[in-house]
Amino acid sequence: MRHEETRQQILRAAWEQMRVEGVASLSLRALARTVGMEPQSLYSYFESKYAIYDALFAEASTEFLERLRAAAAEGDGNADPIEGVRRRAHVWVRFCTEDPVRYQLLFQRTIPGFEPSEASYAIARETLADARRMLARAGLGTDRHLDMYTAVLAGLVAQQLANDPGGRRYVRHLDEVLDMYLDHMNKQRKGR
Amino acid sequence: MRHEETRQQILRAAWEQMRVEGVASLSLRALARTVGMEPQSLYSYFESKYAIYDALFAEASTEFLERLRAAAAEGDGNADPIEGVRRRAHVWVRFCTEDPVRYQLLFQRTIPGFEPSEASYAIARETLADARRMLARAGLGTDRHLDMYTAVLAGLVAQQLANDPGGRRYVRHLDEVLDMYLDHMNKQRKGR
DNA sequence: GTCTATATTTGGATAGAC
DNA sequence: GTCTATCCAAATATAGAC
Repeated sequence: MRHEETRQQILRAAWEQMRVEGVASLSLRALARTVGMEPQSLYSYFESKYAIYDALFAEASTEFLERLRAAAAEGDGNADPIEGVRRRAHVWVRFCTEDPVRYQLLFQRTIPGFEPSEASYAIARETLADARRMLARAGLGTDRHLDMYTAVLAGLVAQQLANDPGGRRYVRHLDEVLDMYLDHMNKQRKGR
Repeated sequence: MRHEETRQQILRAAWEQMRVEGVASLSLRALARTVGMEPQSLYSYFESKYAIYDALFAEASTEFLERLRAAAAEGDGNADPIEGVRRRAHVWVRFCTEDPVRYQLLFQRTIPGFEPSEASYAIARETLADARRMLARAGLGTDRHLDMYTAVLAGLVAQQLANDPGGRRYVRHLDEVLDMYLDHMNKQRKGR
C-alpha cells in the first residue's frame, strides 16, 4: 500500500521534528514541508494533530513492549527469575534514556491537550502487567514490590535525562541499585 | 512600590494559568486579560515571555531552598545527621509532588526554547550543594552517594506525578526507600 | 490524494499617542 | 505605565477544484 508507506514517512518525520524542536512544538506546516506536501494534505492521513501524537505513542509503546519481551525470552528464559528482573531493568533503562523525546511522549504528560487513546494506552498497560508477572516469578509479587521497582528505575532515568542527557552519570549505578533493591526485599522476606 | 506589586500579581496569575492550561501553554494575551491589562502592557514588567518563565523559575527555586533549609534547622539541627537526611527527603518529596506544574518548570526541561538564566539556575544549584553537605555530615560524601540519593527520591516523585497525581501510591514508600538506601550504604561501609 | 484558496484564531512583539 | 493601533508570523482546519 502506497498510503501506508506515506503514513510511515510522516511519522518518521514527526519523530525527527520533535527531536529538533521539542515534543510540544510539533507543527503540521513544518511536518508537511519536510515530507514534500502542503500542510492540508496531511489530513488525508491523520484526522488531527493529536491523531499523529497518538500514532507515535502507540508505535513507541509497541516497541517498548517488544524489546522487553525479547529481553525476557533471551538466554535461558525462565531459568533464573532474578536474572530476568535484572535483564529487564537494563532494557527498560536503556529504552528510556536513549531517546528523551520518546520518553517524554510516553511517560510524561506534558503535551497540552493530548491524552493517548484507550487502544494506545492499552499497549502501555501491557508492559506493566508483564513487569508484575516477572516480579511475581521472582517472589516479588505485591504492589509494593512493583511500585518500588519501577520507582528506582524511573529515578535513575529521570535524573539521567534531566541532569546528564546523553551521559552515564546516573544509569551507571543501575546494577548497584538493583542489588540494593533485591537485598532489601530479600531481607524483608527473611525477617518474617 | 506599586510596580513590584503588579509584578507579583502577574506572576501569581501566570502560575494559575499554567496550572489550568499546562506549563507550555502560557499565553501573554490570556495572562494580561486575567490581570486586567492589554497584552502589550505586560512588556512594562517583563521584557519577554521567557523573562516571565525565568522569574517563576527563580521564585520556585528560592522557595525550595528555603523550605529545605528550614527543615534542616528545625529540631536539634545537627544532632543526628541521619535524621537530617530523612527529614530533608520528606520536604523534598512533598515540595515536588504538591505542585506538578512547578515541578515541571523546575526539574523537567520541557518548555520549548526556555532555559533559566544563570542567576536563576545558581539558586537551584545551591539546593544540590546543600544536599551534598548534608549527606557528607552523615558519612555519605561521595558523588555516588549523592546521585543515588537524588535518584531514589526522583523516582518516587516521577512515578507519583505520572501515575497517581494527587495520590500517595508511590510516596507512601518514602520511609522504606530511605531505609533501603541507608542500610545499603551502611553495609557497603562495613564491607571494607 | 493533492492541490489552491481561505477561514479563523492565536501567538509574541513594536510604535507612538496620551 | 497604559492604552490604541498595528505588524507579522504561525497555528489548525475546511471547502472545493482537479
